[in-house]
Amino acid sequence: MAMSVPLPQKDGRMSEKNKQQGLVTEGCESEEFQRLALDSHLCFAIYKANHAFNRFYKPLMKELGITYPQYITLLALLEKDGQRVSDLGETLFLESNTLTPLLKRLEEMGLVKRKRSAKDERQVIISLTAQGRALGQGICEVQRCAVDGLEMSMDDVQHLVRELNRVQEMLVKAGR
Amino acid sequence: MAMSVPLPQKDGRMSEKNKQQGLVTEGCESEEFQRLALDSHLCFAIYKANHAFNRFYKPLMKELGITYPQYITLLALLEKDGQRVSDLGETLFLESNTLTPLLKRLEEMGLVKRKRSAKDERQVIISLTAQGRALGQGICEVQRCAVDGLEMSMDDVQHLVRELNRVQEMLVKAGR
DNA sequence: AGCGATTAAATCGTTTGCGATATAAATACG
DNA sequence: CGTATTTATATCGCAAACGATTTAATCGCT
Repeated sequence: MAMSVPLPQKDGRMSEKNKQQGLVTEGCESEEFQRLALDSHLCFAIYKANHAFNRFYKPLMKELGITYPQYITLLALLEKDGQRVSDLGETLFLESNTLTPLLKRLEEMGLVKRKRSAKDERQVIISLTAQGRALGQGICEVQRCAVDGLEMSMDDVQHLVRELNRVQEMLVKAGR
Repeated sequence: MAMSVPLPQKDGRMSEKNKQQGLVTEGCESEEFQRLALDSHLCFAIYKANHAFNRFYKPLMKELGITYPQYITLLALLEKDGQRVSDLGETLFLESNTLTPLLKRLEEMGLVKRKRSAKDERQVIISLTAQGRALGQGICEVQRCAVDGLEMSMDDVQHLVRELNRVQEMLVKAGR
């Protein structure tokens, strides 16, 4: 989600009431506040873009009978099949507490198989069924819609992806 | 408690089919696949960055005793107090089904008041309590941490925000 | 004024996300 | 060996997101 939220305001000024109520921390008119505000916008911009992807994909997902996280999970499996739950978790930044129920639903839908590894009975290997792989074709359709809708050059998209990954890595690094 | 026997624990041998199971969907080597892959990368990069912001803020939020969505809601109220539920929803891209329970929790914590409008009994006006406003002081601290962690120039951030907003707008436009 | 349509919030059911904990298998070590 | 520790997954409980529906108040139209 996001930080300081750019409210849809008619006039961008703070009301007198807000000012005297101390609703805004002192020193937020400073130059540093500009950076803080920008950060807020970045955070919120990412939240909004993610939300927009969610909403955009949802009706297309619905036709395929899956949800957005399920779609992301299938994408990860399309790239590399036969992963362990923890591998998927590393890719998707999720853990078994989230993935196990999700994968069980995908299994019930007949899209993936869940099977204990023979070498290490603790591990569960997730692999796509024929049906799950077939759904991948539909996913390519979905993506075609998305790409057409975006109307961005490949270079622009590539640059954007790099910047986002940079932000993500910095946040991970800073969070330790 | 037993693991609810989700999977056979003892006879689990990996089939040959599983071992050799292919990793890439057929027919995705084309030039078009490049674009499709990029799209999924963009979608995934936004997903990752959003997760990273979430994880980064969580420990800071915990010190304030609130969750991330609650924090954002308070931020929106700090910028403009006394909003209706639907105003908050417009800002945050949420609706009453999500906001009502969240606001009730904030009310129980003594951070906001919920009051039916006298003019229109359908509307509920949300306003910060003194305690809720006081919590706003800690919020600038949180933002400062975020900015320091990012280590990005204002120009880079600004450009990224513009690109993300562009993507968001295009997705909204394309989704109709 | 009367009544159907619209609007705002709340409620319900399902999925997701996550911290904390439990369970079972594998590993380390004494 | 056998037992303590670690590892992988699963379970539990709560918060959140959201589609669908409900309830109550207001609006619009005749």
